[in-house]
Amino acid sequence: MAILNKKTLDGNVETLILVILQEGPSYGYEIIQTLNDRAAGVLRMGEGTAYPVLHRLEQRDLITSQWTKAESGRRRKYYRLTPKGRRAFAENVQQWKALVQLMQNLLGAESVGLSGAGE
Amino acid sequence: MAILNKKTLDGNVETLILVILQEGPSYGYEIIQTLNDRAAGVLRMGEGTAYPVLHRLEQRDLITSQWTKAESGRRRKYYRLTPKGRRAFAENVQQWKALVQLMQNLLGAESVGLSGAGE
DNA sequence: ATCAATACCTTGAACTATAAAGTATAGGTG
DNA sequence: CACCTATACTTTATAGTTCAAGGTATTGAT
Repeated sequence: MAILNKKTLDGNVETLILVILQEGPSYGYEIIQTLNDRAAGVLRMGEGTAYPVLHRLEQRDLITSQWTKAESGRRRKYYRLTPKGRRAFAENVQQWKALVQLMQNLLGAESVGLSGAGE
Repeated sequence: MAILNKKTLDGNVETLILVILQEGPSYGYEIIQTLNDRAAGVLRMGEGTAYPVLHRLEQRDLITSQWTKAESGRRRKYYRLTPKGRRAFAENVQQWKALVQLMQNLLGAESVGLSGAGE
């Protein structure tokens, strides 16, 4: 299975992160682990990608942060969705669904071989 | 229905254009019309978006161009897929499918309301 | 003559992803 | 102790994208 390249992912990292936070508070390192874990090979998001997005989201008041100290002794910056963030997430999902519909319309029209693998 | 914003579209314009060309040769202006037409409101691609993409695709040898003169008298630059372009298109579709799968895994896990409309 | 539609092109601004490198701590191993 | 790995956060620099805006030129209708 192909690994998602930058261009394919472009514009979706924010939504990906919001998905995780929508399930409950978490911190950067864990978010990355969770995403890469659930993506099962198709995604390998680095820290240089995730952290700037988190900072952007906080600046736009979609999430808030709070430093905590774990039992392990390490400091973690926990993020959680704001109501505004929840609305933004819902809108992102709407956008995503519209895109899927559009692509389905375009790709489905032709026998593009949606069943068989290419490569 | 929401109109696709820049961020959502990011990285998919190339695939969109390849879809049209994969169905047969066409020229810039027509490609734009066709896409906006088939998108039925969710997409309004401008010329400033499409033409640079076409030039990029040609530089990468995914498409070739040929000036023609239409019966209307107007000059048109017809583009057609190269074998390399056909492979790239197939790969783009693979990437797209992987992304859809990933998003489905992440979004489907929670009751995000994938059936009901939000807005 | 004027205007809309066709048909192409380019520039500049704004935003994105990502590799790379840097800081700091915890917990192990030799 | 010295060393390494994993955890955890940050920033910078680079390359790539979309897209509004403006520009050129032709056809055909009003």
